[in-house]
Amino acid sequence: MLSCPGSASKSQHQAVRDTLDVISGKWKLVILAMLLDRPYRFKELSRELGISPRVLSKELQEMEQHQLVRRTVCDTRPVTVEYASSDHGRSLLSVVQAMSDWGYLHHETIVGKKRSDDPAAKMG
Amino acid sequence: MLSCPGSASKSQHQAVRDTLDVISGKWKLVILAMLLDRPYRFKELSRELGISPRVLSKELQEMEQHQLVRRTVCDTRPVTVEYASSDHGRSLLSVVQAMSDWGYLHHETIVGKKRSDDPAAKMG
DNA sequence: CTGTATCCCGTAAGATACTG
DNA sequence: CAGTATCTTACGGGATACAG
Repeated sequence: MLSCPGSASKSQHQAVRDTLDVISGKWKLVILAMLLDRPYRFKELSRELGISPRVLSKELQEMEQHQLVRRTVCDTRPVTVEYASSDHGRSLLSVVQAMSDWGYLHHETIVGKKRSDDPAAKMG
Repeated sequence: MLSCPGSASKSQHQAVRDTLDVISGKWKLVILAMLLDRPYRFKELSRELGISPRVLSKELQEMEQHQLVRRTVCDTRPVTVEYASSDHGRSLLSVVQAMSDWGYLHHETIVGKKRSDDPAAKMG
């Protein structure tokens, strides 16, 4: 899986593309990040993320197709539906984790750079 | 950074969103995956990925803005330009790696599932 | 070769209203 | 509450021709 410089890249960037196809869009990974924490109901996700029902529905359906989430109808009144991460969805944890970590790092890096670059940071 | 269930999620999904903003689109991560292997010239990337100059240019500019790549004009004739990953870009390695790994896994999982589902897989 | 300018299209995604 | 229908807009992204 390694060593030979340049040879792994071909299939590697293909694998990256495959993954990107599955988690495309602004929302899927964010939704998954939440479901990795605990199950959520439709409305909960909608409110928590500020995402319209139409879009949320579509995202969840695509994620179901790709077997990232499981949809469970609860026999309550009125009926509620619970979405939870599947095992396959959990296998994306490393990706979510990496992206979440990097999100923080990026923030730090950019803010840090700005501070030491910005003359105004010298106060005054 | 952990333990308390449900409390980390709020900022975590925000971090994921931040990252998604930076690496949005079909191409940035794929380009970066290549540059993590070695530097490439504009045309090389264009050909290797089958991406039109207009789009490639835009992607690279955005990546420069976010300090993921460095652009170097080579004093050749005719002039060539080399794109390389920056340190900050390299900090995305874990993300690229995770996504590349998952790309393979997803393939296996889907194909595997299909096999054990498929009655024909019982073969004779 | 490295880009930019133009043109064009599909779709991602938001707002809102409505149904079961 | 869960989700769909409809409408609308913005933008991603492809093709091509052209410029430096």
